[in-house]
Amino acid sequence: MWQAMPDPSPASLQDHLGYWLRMVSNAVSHGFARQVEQEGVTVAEWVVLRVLFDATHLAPSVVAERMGMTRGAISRLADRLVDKKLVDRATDTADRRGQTLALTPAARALVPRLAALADGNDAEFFAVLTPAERMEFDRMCRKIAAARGLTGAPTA
Amino acid sequence: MWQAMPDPSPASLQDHLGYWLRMVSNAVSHGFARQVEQEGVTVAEWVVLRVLFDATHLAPSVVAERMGMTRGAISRLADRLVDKKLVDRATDTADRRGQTLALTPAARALVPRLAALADGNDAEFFAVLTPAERMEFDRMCRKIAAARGLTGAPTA
DNA sequence: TGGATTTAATTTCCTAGTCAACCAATATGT
DNA sequence: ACATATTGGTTGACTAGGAAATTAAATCCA
Repeated sequence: MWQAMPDPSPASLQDHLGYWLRMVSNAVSHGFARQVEQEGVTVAEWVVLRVLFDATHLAPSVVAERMGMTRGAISRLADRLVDKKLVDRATDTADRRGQTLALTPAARALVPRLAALADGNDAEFFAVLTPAERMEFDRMCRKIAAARGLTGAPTA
Repeated sequence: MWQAMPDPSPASLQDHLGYWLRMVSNAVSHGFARQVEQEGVTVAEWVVLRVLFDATHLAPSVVAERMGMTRGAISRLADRLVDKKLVDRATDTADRRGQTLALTPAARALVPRLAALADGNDAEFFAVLTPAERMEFDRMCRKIAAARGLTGAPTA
C-alpha cells in the first residue's frame, strides 16, 4: 500500500492529533457558549458555578486550581458573579486573608438548568458517535486527564 | 449495582463530556504553547504557518475559515507574522481588495521544526493511550470535526 | 455609465485571560 | 517579641480574540 518516500515533507496538518482536538473542543465550547449566554452567563462562569455546586463553600484558590486558571482570573470572575448575585463572598473566619465563595440560592436554582444545556450541547456534538464510541471517547479523555493530574479534585 | 434515586442532583461535573474535552484540549494546547514559545511563535501563529505550508499562498479569509477564527483575528495574526518575517503579504493581482499570504523561506524552514514539537507534544500527552486507542481517538475527533464541517479544507 | 449592493480586509471597541507587582494577614526563627 | 518570610487575594499592564463599524474595490443592473 505504502512505498517509502524520500525526504517526506512534515505530516499534513491533519495528522497532528492536538490540532483536531483543539478544533473539536473549540467548536463544542463555542456551541455551549451560545447556549448559556441565553441564561446570562459565560462558560467560565458556568464552570465556577458548577464547581461550587458540589461544595457548600470553597476558597478562590481552590476554585482556581480545579479550573486550571490563575487566581487573578478567579478574582475577577468572582467579582462578576457577585455582581450577578450568583455568588456570595465572605472572609474566612479563622484566617482573615482567606475568602470563601458560595452559591446564592438563585445560583443553586440556575445550575441544573445550565447542566441541562451542557448535556444537550454534548448530545448534539457527539451525536455522530455511536453510544459505544461516546463511552470510549469519554473514557479516554478521563484517562488522559487523570494521567496529567487534571482530576478536578484537590491534588493533595 | 445502581438503584433508582429520587430527584437526582445534576450529573456530576465529571459527567459532562465537553468539560473533560476542554480540560484535555487546554492542557495539550498549553503544553504545546510552552514548547513553541522557545521558537518564538504562539500556537495560533503555528497554525497559520502550518496552514500556509501546504499552499503556495492563501487569502486571509481562507485561513480564517480553516482555522475557525474571525477575519479580524487573522488580520492581526498576519501583522505579527509579517513583523517576524515569517509571512509575506501581497495584494492579489486580479482583485485588488484581496490579499495573499505566503510563507517566507525562513518560515518554510521553521515549520518542520515546529511540526516535530507538535508531534512530540502529542506523543507526550497521548502516551497513556495504547496505540489502538490513539488511533480511535484520532478517528473520532475527525469524525466529529467532519460532521460539523470543520474539515480544514475549503467548504465549497 | 453611474448609483446601489456585495465582498475582502482592516480597525475600533470590548471582554477575558495571563503575569507580575502588590497588600494584608499569618507563620517562622532567633 | 519582633523582623522576616510566606501565603491568599487583588490590581495594573498587557495580549489575544470576537463583534460590529469602516474602507476600498468589484459587481450588478437600470
